[in-house]
Amino acid sequence: MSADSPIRLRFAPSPTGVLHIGGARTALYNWLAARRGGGALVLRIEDTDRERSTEENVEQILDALRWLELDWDEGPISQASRADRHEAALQQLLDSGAAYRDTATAKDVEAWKAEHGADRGYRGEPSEGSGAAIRLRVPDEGETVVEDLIRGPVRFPNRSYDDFVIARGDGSVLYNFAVAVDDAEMDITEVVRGDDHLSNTPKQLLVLRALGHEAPRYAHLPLLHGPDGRKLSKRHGAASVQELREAGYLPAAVRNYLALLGWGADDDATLIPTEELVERFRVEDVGRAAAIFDEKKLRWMNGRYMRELPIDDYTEAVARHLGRPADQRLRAACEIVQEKAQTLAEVWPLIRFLFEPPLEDEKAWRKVMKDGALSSLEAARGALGSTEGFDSAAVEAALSPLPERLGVKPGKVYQPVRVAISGGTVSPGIFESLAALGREESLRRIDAAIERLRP
RNA sequence: GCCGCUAUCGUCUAGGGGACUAGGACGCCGGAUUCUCAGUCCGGAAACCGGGGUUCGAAUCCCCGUAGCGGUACCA
Repeated sequence: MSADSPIRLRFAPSPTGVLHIGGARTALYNWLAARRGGGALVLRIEDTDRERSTEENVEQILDALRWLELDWDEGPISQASRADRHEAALQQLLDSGAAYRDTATAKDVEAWKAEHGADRGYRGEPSEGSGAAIRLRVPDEGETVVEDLIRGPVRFPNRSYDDFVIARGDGSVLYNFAVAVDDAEMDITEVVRGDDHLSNTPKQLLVLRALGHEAPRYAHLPLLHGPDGRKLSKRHGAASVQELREAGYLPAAVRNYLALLGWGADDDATLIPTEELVERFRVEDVGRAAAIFDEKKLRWMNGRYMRELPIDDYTEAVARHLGRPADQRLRAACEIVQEKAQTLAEVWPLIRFLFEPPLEDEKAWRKVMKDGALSSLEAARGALGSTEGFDSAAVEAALSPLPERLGVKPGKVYQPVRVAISGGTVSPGIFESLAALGREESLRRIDAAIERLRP
């Protein structure tokens, strides 16, 4: 492939589970590299493990990618559907003597190593028999060098690798073989994937060499870990894309955050919109050390993205997350809450009082409804009953003189009103909240509170 | 065990021999704003894994150690 050919990348998840944030980052990096280079992104489903691969997982993965707004140019292509191509390649290797049938079991291999030393890879002899697997011949001498875009050359001594199995006894092929064949035949020029594949790459290189194929360029990304420094799993909270979505994060914020996990802009920029990411991201600049997924920073970043959203988009996002219509009422609620929420999930608790009766929060009531609460509420009631209009400015004009008139701190007036209309001690700004609730309902709730407070 | 990768504030990172009194961001602490909670603004604490080299000079290069991680499957 000549130097100026367009690059071709692939994202190749295995549908043995849902898409984790590590996989999402790999997908993002591939996507960014493809978009930046004007190349193509192929989506390939690595489903050669028929036991663990499920159609449901495939759907989940596609769904997650769509939610992240990462599109692809070709595929999804099922690796299993290419079985005939794999078989042809297998036959080629068998014919050339680069691979051989071997009936040795895992125990046999173990025994062989016990005899030849732990630092030596298994070397077998052709043997026919039912259930014979197919192994690739690995040279005893020399080394296989992975020219990694991120790490530079990484050398692996050939003798430490087994003659590894490339096809099972039943003829089905194994991952390291299928990947090599597919990457080559799909003309993939750059393989960007997780670090866990670095040690597998020599095997793929060996397959490629035996087949007479040119190797793609490789970039192995450092892995993502959980807050405890260990491999990411369910224990670590929002570990899957699905969970991120349910937790109320915006796709754009997730892309921004994920991009910064292992890669940094040279000017230390933190908030980088996707379009800019496409311009600035380079696989070669990705760091080498594993990164820990820190949801706190994602939350902060998500808040920034949420606050910058135009109100209609904001309302739309909130509506989707809540499963409610994006109507005028919701929009009004969104207007008064936009500056406060960091995630979509935080929105509802702050605005629910506009859609439902006040919360029954005894603790809040006891804390606030004492001392001069009754007289504050009566004064507020009076002031709010006769305003000209009921927008937040009118409400503010009516309420703001009260503290001084009653000779109390502002909180002594506003908190009782807040508890009266929302039930709790936390809400959006009190003037905006009253305006959004409307005069009629506001007065009704304040009256109810006064009623309850009267001896 | 063997093969390999990695190592800067709690976290993400900048830095690639002198520009380092090691910078930024999140988080944390303090202050300001304020009707609550947030938000916003200002300030602060906080790191070069250890030991040897190389060099006039090392966070930066080399070696060893340690730790973490990955691979070592007829998983991907």
